[in-house]
Amino acid sequence: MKNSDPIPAGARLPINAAETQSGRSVDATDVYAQIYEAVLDHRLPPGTKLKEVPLAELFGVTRGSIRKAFAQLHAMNIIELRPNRGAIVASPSVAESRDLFAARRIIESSIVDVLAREITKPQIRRLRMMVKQEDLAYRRGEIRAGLKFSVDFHRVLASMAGNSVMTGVLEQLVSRTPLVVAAYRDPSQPNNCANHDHAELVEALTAHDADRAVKAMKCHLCNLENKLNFANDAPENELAMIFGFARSAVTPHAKHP
Amino acid sequence: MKNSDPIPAGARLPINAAETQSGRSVDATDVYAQIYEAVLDHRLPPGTKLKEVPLAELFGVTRGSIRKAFAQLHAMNIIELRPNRGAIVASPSVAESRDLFAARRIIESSIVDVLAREITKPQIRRLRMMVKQEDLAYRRGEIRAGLKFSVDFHRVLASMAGNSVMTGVLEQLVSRTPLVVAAYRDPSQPNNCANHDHAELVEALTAHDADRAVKAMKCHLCNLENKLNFANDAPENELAMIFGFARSAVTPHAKHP
DNA sequence: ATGATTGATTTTGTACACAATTTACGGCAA
DNA sequence: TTGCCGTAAATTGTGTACAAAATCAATCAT
Repeated sequence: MKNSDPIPAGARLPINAAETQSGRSVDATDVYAQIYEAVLDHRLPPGTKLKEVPLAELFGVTRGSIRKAFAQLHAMNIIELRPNRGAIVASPSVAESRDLFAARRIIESSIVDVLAREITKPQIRRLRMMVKQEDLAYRRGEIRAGLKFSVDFHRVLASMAGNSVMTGVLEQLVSRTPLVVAAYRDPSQPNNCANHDHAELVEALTAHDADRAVKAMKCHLCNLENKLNFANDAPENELAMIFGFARSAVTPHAKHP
Repeated sequence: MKNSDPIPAGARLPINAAETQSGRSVDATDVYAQIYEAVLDHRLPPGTKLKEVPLAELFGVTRGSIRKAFAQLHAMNIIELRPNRGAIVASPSVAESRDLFAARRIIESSIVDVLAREITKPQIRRLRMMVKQEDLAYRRGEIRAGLKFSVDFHRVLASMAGNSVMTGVLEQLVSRTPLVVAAYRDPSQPNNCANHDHAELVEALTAHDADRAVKAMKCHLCNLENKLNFANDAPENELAMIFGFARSAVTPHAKHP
């Protein structure tokens, strides 16, 4: 077979190997969560086409469940839904990516601002532990695990601030960040996620120094953004954008041998 | 029980009277938009049960399209999806409502903060016009139209700040606010939406006075929140909450001892 | 009269079939 | 080769039928 797909969903290991025959029943909610997680830790890079039938078979559910999950992922800006042409993992534009970081700076600054004033000792212990785990994962070379800890650190930070709506908002922004990183990663940069930034932030929080914490957060996010290469990456997305076809059907592979 | 049929969706005038026979073809995207708008301007109050078949007939589409719209509305926190029990318009808890206003204060403050510095004369003209339209609507007693202008004012403000991600985030928060207002409105208060606040805000923006604009926005949102009655409203929500059936979809409480 | 239980009805969940559209492939001509 | 159709395959969109679950109503027992 030619199987000319970007990431042949049936062959590789995109989602999870445990489903139909393992007995674990998987429902529509799980489908959403699994695809969500897969996008978050770079197992499904931007531009990947998500076909309904292969996914349905993979998860052992019907196409209807897949479509439901698609609708939700689309509402979260995780995937793009093109009429009659299927779903692909979203590839954020440069402008959108910069806006995303700017938004995170604003929101997460306010989060650590309030948190610095009311953080408790158990919370500090928890954050310390997370930083340690993250550091360990990166030292061991477990990029994917490190990335997950890194993301979770921001999530936990948000939930500690005690505003459920803000937590939800941040969840959305955080979930889109890995897409940006995947699309514009600079291969020359190391991919450890500036773990020291997290440590410094925890220090500031421990000292109940709101200004320092806010500054640390802003620096951290700027560091992340500056590590990216918005110029010559995003392979043919670039081309697509140049010619006005904002990120559409784009396969991450070269098309002709 | 009283919550059995709050607003029989087929009988009353919940959405729009023009569809099947009027020739206007309605597709799944429109369904989402129509329900969205209906919730926004209080035609569909919190707790309203949304049945698939009546809606499908009303819009002249299949149940599949309704379900797709439901999935998206759920992702936006507009409706609640209970397994095997259908969809209802979300009724935010008191805590969630307060969190919502707090989040809006943070986000909209930052929006007017940047906007005050870079707002252009055409933009100012547009805002002035919107305030005028809103005022006119309220003076004429067209509550629904006024409410729409009121909401649009905040949306336009966000879009003028030029950050697409931030605009999207605010859209979500703004769309949930009418739910809160509908659930906790104080009947003794007048329902004009403090239109003067908007005028004052535009003045501050015109003067490029960021601090004053931020203050105006915060005051405006506090005024809105203070007009609500979180004590004895939310009819049967009260009961549900008393007995521990918090009906909000997901609201991890953040009170850590 | 209150409360529980059973059965009928309504409503949602799921599977499947078919139509519409897009994409891929191969031949043909310039 | 390169470009352009025409046909075939694949993929998504949609409608329908049926199964599972919950709600409602009425009856019956206490």
